[in-house]
This record gives sequence, structure tokens and C-alpha cells, in this order.
Amino acid sequence: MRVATYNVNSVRARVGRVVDWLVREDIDVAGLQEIKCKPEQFPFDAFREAGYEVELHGLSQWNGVAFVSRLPMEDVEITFPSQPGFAKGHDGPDQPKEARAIGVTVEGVRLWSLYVPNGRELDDPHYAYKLDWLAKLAAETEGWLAERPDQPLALMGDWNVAPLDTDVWDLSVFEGHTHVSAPERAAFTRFEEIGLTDVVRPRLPEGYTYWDYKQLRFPKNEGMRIDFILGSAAFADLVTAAAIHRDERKGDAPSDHVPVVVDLDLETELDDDRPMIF
DNA sequence: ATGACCATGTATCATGGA
Repeated sequence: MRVATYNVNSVRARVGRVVDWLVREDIDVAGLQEIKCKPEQFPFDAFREAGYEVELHGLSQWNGVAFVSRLPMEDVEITFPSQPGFAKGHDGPDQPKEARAIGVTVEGVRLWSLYVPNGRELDDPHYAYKLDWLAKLAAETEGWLAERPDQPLALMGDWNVAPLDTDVWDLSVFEGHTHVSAPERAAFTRFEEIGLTDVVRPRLPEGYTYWDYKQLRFPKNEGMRIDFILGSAAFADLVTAAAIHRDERKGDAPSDHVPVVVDLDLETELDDDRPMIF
């Protein structure tokens, strides 16, 4: 089973090339972020004609997450239970929850498509929201892992955090701004502390997943690595290959992010004598 | 060529993105 995560930066603006990519790359299930539309605006037909069913959570022109899959999707869940809300100029507990998380189960594998809040600037309320959002998600994930330790689980999406200095082209450009701050990196590392691992980086140590549209960032390869697939131990055991589809940043009307893809082997029976590879 | 932001709606600017 081939699984992908892709921040498409508007599914309506890119439906043709996204569907072409799904078919050409033989993707079975993809978590999308920043679909930027409500359900009544989603281009269902283009995906269905290519053999993909759609589950989505979209509330407005901002954010929005989805799964497209040619395998059956079960147990669809929009937002995670403890997900914090946010609304500009509002404080307190009654803030609406944004469309930033959707979960589905495919072939027994639990998958979440996540669009982590950007944070904007270190002194912006959105930054505190981002840290809270990640902390609540980590606590939620601890519960899921405790409930179902043997179920393969992956959290994938646009994490809006560059965990390593080498995940941005020039750290000095980001100092004092979001994505590289110590609290954001600690919030990201928390997921590894509770037992998830980045299943892509061991196979692909190099490579960005995002390049700003501005200032020739892509031709100059001035990018960021902020899109990740974090898997439980049971998920990591299934992964046989990983890829970052850098070429999707080329051509007409690309997203500013590119897809991150993993192959899972759901056939092999694991046994206790299996040698450790990593 | 991979080339000097892009997408959306409130629309001829404001907002968000990272």
C-alpha cells in the first residue's frame, strides 16, 4: 500500500495535477492539507473518475484537510477530541476548532492528515495556539498508543516545524521567527518521546518539502523540511520505502509543498526472530 | 529551464501562508 501526505495549497486550484500525480505515482491513499474549501466546493468528480473516494473536513477558505483513497476508508474522525480552538481576537474556551485534522483507517492502518497551525510570529497568539495544539495532539496520541499498541498508526502532514537546523536553507533567516524555535522543536520531539518515529528521514536524510513562491526559492533550492510522516512502532515495521516527490514543485501552478510518500508491506507476517534493521 | 508569490473572498484590497 502506497501512502502519501501532500499540502496542496488549494485543491480547486490544482485538482488536475493532483489527480494526475495520484494516478501516475500509483498512490493508494493520500492525506491532503490546505484544501481551502468547504465540502460543497470540493472537486469530487475528478477524484472519483480516477478511482478515489474522498473524506474531508473543510469549514472555510482557510485550512481544510482530506483523505483521498482507492481503498475503503473506515472510522472517519474530524478533529481530534482535545483539539484546541482558535479565532482571531477571541480568548477563552469557546473558540471554534479549525479544520486541521482528519483521521481514517485503511487496511487496518490508522492515518491522520494534519495541518499544524503556522504560529505566525513568536509574540502572536497563534504561536501559543500552535504549541498548545501540538501538546494536545501528543497527549491524545499517547492515549491512542495505550489503547491500541499493536495497531499501525501514522500522523502525517504539514507540521510547520523544522526540527533540525539543516531543515532550513539558512538558519539565520529564521532566528527570532517561527518553525525553528526551541519550544516548537520540543513540541515536535515530544512525539518521538512517546514512541513515534519519522519513517522517512532514515531513508532520505536530505531534502526539503517546501519552497516559498517568492524570491526564486525553488530554483535556488532555498527550502524547508516541514512535512513529515511519524509512525508508531507497528507502522514503522511495515515501511519498505520512502520518497519526497520534489518534481511536483516544477511545472505549471504547483503547490509550494511537495508530496511525501511511503510504501507499506501489509503482506509479510512479522515474527519474533525477524532481524532488526534499524 | 525549476525563474523573481499565490489563493481566496469580503474583491480592485485584506488576509494568511512560513
